[in-house]
Parts: sequence; structure tokens; C-alpha cells
Amino acid sequence: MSTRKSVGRAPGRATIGDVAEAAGVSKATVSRFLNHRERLLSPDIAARVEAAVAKLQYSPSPMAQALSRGRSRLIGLVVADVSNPFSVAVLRGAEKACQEAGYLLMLFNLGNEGSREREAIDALVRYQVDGFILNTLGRGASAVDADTLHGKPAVLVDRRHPGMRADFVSLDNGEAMQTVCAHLVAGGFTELLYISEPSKGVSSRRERIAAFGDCAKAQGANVAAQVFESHDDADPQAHEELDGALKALKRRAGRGRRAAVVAGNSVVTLRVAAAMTRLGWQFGQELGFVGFDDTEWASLIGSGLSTMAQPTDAIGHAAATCLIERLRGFEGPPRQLLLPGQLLVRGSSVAAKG
Amino acid sequence: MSTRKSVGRAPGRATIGDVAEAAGVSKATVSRFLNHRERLLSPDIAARVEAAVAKLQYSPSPMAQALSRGRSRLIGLVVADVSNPFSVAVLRGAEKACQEAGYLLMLFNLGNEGSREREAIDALVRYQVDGFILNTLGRGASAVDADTLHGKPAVLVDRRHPGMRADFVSLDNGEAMQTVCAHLVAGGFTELLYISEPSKGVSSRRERIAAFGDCAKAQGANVAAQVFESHDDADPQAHEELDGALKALKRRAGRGRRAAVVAGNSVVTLRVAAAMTRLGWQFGQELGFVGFDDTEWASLIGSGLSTMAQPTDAIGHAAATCLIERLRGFEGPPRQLLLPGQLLVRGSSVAAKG
DNA sequence: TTGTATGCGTTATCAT
DNA sequence: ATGATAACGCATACAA
Repeated sequence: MSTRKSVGRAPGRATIGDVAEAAGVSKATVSRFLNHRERLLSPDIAARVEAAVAKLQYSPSPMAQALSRGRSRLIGLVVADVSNPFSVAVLRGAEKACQEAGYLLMLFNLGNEGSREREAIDALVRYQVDGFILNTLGRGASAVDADTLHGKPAVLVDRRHPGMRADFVSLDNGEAMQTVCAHLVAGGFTELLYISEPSKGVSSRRERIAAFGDCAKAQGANVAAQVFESHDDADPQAHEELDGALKALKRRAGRGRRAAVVAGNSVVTLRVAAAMTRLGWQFGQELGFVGFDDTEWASLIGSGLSTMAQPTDAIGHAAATCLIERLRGFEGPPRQLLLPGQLLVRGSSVAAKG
Repeated sequence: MSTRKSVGRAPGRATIGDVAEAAGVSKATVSRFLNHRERLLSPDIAARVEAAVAKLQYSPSPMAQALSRGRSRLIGLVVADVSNPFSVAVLRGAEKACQEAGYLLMLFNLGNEGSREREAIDALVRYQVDGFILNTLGRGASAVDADTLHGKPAVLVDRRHPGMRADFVSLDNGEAMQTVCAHLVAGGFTELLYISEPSKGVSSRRERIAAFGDCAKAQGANVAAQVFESHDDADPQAHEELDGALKALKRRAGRGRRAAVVAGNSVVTLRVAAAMTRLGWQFGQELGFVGFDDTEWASLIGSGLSTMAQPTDAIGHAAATCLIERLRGFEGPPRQLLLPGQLLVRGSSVAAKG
């Protein structure tokens, strides 16, 4: 019968007007039935509306709602690099929490081009996202300041943005590093090398480097700790330098002192593992090893790579939850959620020295 | 001065009305300047509008545009499992192509719950996405039929949906499998075992299994091929069964005949690698190995895992491009893009038999 | 070439 | 308790 009035545009989906017509009431009534269910509804009218909604399979258009209400139930997720397993894992947790709360995720990948950070935010702002989950560099000129966000709440994941008032969710880097170092030292590894990606400006990298230094210091004069910043494979000398650092580390071992490397994340772990292959060395033999970020393949390399597993799902979930709380009206000072990691001991940090 | 008229809602961003006012023209003129730049514009008015746009940093609200036009410049991406590296890799390529074309991605992860496929599509449809990129099971009751899509175009990635008229982008499974088998046979591996995830209904798995059979057959009676379907770790007997299959395979080797396993994707590769560790075997020794999907860690397992690398970036890019062409009005029958894989030979398929 | 008026699907403010 | 009606920000058919 009643073919849709609005012939021009969106085909198919029923509108609130259709429901109103079918129920013999006004659009306002339908809207109220949907939104303010609790008060103001006469039983029979409610029933009629409900029937019409069911019959027409009506569900409101979020776009129109967004336009009218000012909020979209959309969350912008911008990620420095989707290729990074950590980011994906977080993404996964966040997306789940969002789904549960009825939010949808708009994804923007920076592909490690930090310069596009503002571009990403702007695009997302245009789409009226209600808030942001940011896992970006957060450094340099392109770093997002509070007002690029146009007042929308944001939660930072893993990487702080200097001076931005926002919730922050991350691994408890200090505690985690302490666990790692204590484990290594307890295993007789006293010559330690921490290998990180270039730290410039990335808070989590800086924090781990600092924590590494503190831990070593706390262990007393007996342990010697150094830091090496490993570069991209784009850098032609990256391999040489890394191999060199590893060789130097091995030289420090001897007369009862064992040497181990601590990798700052799974990307570094990969590079170190490749270097070990180049050198023909085995983890747990020439050098001990513990790496941040657990991966599915960690147990398959040699006798297994010990890792400090980040609670990635929890981090993602917490981030989304944090943000959604804000969206629901929670006010209050920026919060910090530092989640504990879990040390997974495998062969690389226990095997006897060769 | 002129504080925004619309006090109630969205704070901050300038609207087309503001620009019109600032330029001393009507909203329609501004709209035309923005959309139909080519025709209908008097030089001085255009200049004034342009100035006003620049001054107010105006950029149109995609939500409002979507409401008015019926299209949103949004693309819905639904993925069976973001944890799957293949999916992420595709996602990455797709997101890039979308960004380049000015589209944004709305992400929905199924977390391997195929039952939520419709739910995902529905949510996305509500948000007026212009089209879909689907990398889902595409099987069973929840499988998406053409009209769940409400007429929106879709492109299927890696997995076909039976009976759905849609573009399809995937690895050329037949060719790839042929390459793999030929390589193995050339290396003297004549006892072949193909290990797949449970094939039920997933087209890519079925295709590869079929292709494997065909290849073996084409090689003549000299090569013996079998297929094993490996189950989730959720299945308590999964390990035993897999280990058993591997042992049986090894038994087939001997008197000059070498045995090799072909893994259907990186998930299977992981399982097989774990099994090898359990059995204390080495790839390239007891058994040869080639796995579909290249991973960053493939070169680090033992003497390196040979892999059939999928052109994931290209697949994602092609999928998005395909879809965007449709959105730009391209009509025509469903297309099929079968992209070639690349065999990466490492130790697992060349080392001498132990 | 430009302006006016209307519609897109909702919500919300006012009456009633 | 319910119904007109005006936003929301934009595009467009129609007038001028």
C-alpha cells in the first residue's frame, strides 16, 4: 500500500514518519516512545507504536540522530601503525567494548606518518565522532593539542601527549620493567642491554628506557646496563649497528657474568631475532633474552622467547570504557590506568650459557 | 562578533550558513561553489565565498551531506577476525586506498562469531555506509544475502558468498597452489599433506583444498597427497590429532621419498610449528614445509619457513578501489580479481633430509 | 547567475 | 499525554 512518500532519496528503510503514519500518531510521539520510554506514554498508544515499529522493522537513522542531537555514537580510533601487533590487539579490545556499548569505530591509520595526525583528527571531527582513542606518536609539530579535538574527549593509549588533558591507559611500564630485570638478574644475567626503537618523543619508549635505567641502578653496582636505539630497516646501517651492539654485549659476558638483551617491543624483538640469525647465535646460549609484547610465535623461536606480555585486550577495553564513561557525562580530572603485564618465561632467559 | 546563531548544538565548527553570511550570499550559492565548482559561478561572488570559506576554515559536515545526498563517503569493513594477520594486512591496504579517495572506514570485527554477520551489516547500513568490504565467513544461516545489503555494493575479499552478486578479490589460489606443489615436487617431496582449517563453507579453504588435490593429481601417480583439517586449540584433541597426522606423514617418507606439509594459512602454520616443537622435529629435516601467508617471523623459525606470500596490500587496495569505482557509478557484472602470490623459498623446503 | 523554499530523518520546544 | 513545528547542516528544484 503506502509507498514511501520520500521518493527521491534513501530507498528501503522506514523512517520515523512511516511509523507515525502506520500507528496513526505524530512523529513526536514515536520519537518519545523510542527515547523517553520511561515517562509520558499512554498504554494503548505505546502498544500501537510498538507494533508499527516492529511491523516496519524501523530503526532510527544514526546520521539523522547525530545531526539533531549533536552526538553520533561514533568513536574515532587513530592508530600510528596497524601493522604493529600491539596496536591491532588494542584495537581488538577497544572495538569489542565499543560494540557492547553500541558505539561504532571509525578507523584512521597513520601508517607511521606522524605528520598526518591532525589530518586524521580533522577528518574524524568532521564526521562528528563523539570522542577519540589515540594511539599515535604524540610528538612534534603535528601533535594534537586539546583544541584540535574541538572539545571532544580523548583517551590516550600507550603514548602520552605532552600537556594534553586526557585519560591515559597503558602497561605499567615501571613495574613491568622491574619484573623483567629482576627475573634476568635472578637468572644470573648481569650484563644487560635494552634495545628500543628510537625514543624521540614517544613517551612509552622513554618511560621504558628510564625504567630500565632505574632498575639497573637499583640492582646495585653488580649489574651493568646499557641502552641501544635500533633503527628501521630503511636505515642502511641498521643491521651493522645492531649486530655490533650485540657483539659488544656478548664481549661483556664471561667470567661468570651472563649477558642478556631486553627488547622494547615486538618490532625490536623481530629485529633482534633476525640479527641473532645473522650472527648464528641462539637465544639462551650466547645471549639471554626477554622482549616486551608477547606474540604467537614467541614460543617457536629457538627454545622460546621469554616475553613481558601486555594485557592488550584489557588495555583496549579499558580505553574504550574510559572514553565511553566520559561520553556518558563523567567529569573529573584525567585518569591514568596502568595495567600490569605478565612475564612469560621461556627458554631464552633460562637456558644455560654456552 | 557574530556569535553563532545555533547556540544549542554543535559548538565550534562553522556551518554553511555562517559562510553565506560572511560572504553576503545565500547558502545555496555557497553550496554550489563547493559542489559544482565548474559551472555557474560569477567571479567576484566566487572570490567572496572562497575568502569566507578560508577565513572561517569551513568544511562541510559529512553527516549533513549524507542525510541530504543519501551517500556518506563511508565504507563499512567487516572482518571475520582482526586477530588474523591476513585480515589486518588487507585492512591496511584497504584503509589506505579509502583515505586516498576521501572515504573513511567503519570497522566491525566479528571476532570469528559468524552469527553476528547480519548484525554487523545492519549496524553499518544504519550508518548509511555507501558500500561494504566483506571478509567474513559467508556461510550458514547468517550469511549475508543481497538484500541485507539494502542495495549497497559490496566487494568480497578472500571468501565468496554463495549466490551473492558482488565483486571478488582474492589470491589466485589455483595458481599459487600449483606453484607451491611444483616447488615441492621439484625438491623431491612426493609425500604431501595439506593442512587446512576446517573447510566447512569457507570458499578460500575449499578452493585451496581442491587446488591441492588437482595439483597432486596433475603430478601423476608419483606423488601422494592427503588433506588434514586442523582444529582450534579449543578442541581438546586438536594437538593429538595434528601430531598424529604429522607422524603418519613422516612414516610415508623413506626410500628416497621425502614428505612435506603445506599449511593453508598462517594460523595453521602456527599450529604446525607448535606441533613440530612438541615432536622435537625441525622443518627441513624430518619434514619439508611451505605455508600460505608470509609473516615477519617466517624467516626466524629454524632455518626459515618457506611461504606463499599473498599480496595483501594489493588485495586490500584492489578491494577498496573496486568498491569505490562502483560508488562512482561503474555498472557491470561482478568482477573477479585474482592476484598472484609470491613463493618465498627458505630453509624449510630445501634443506637436505635428515 | 543567484536566491527561496523544501526535504533528508531526528530531536526538542512549544502549545494543546 | 499528544501534536505541530522548528531546528540540525546541507543539497537541490524551482523561481527570479
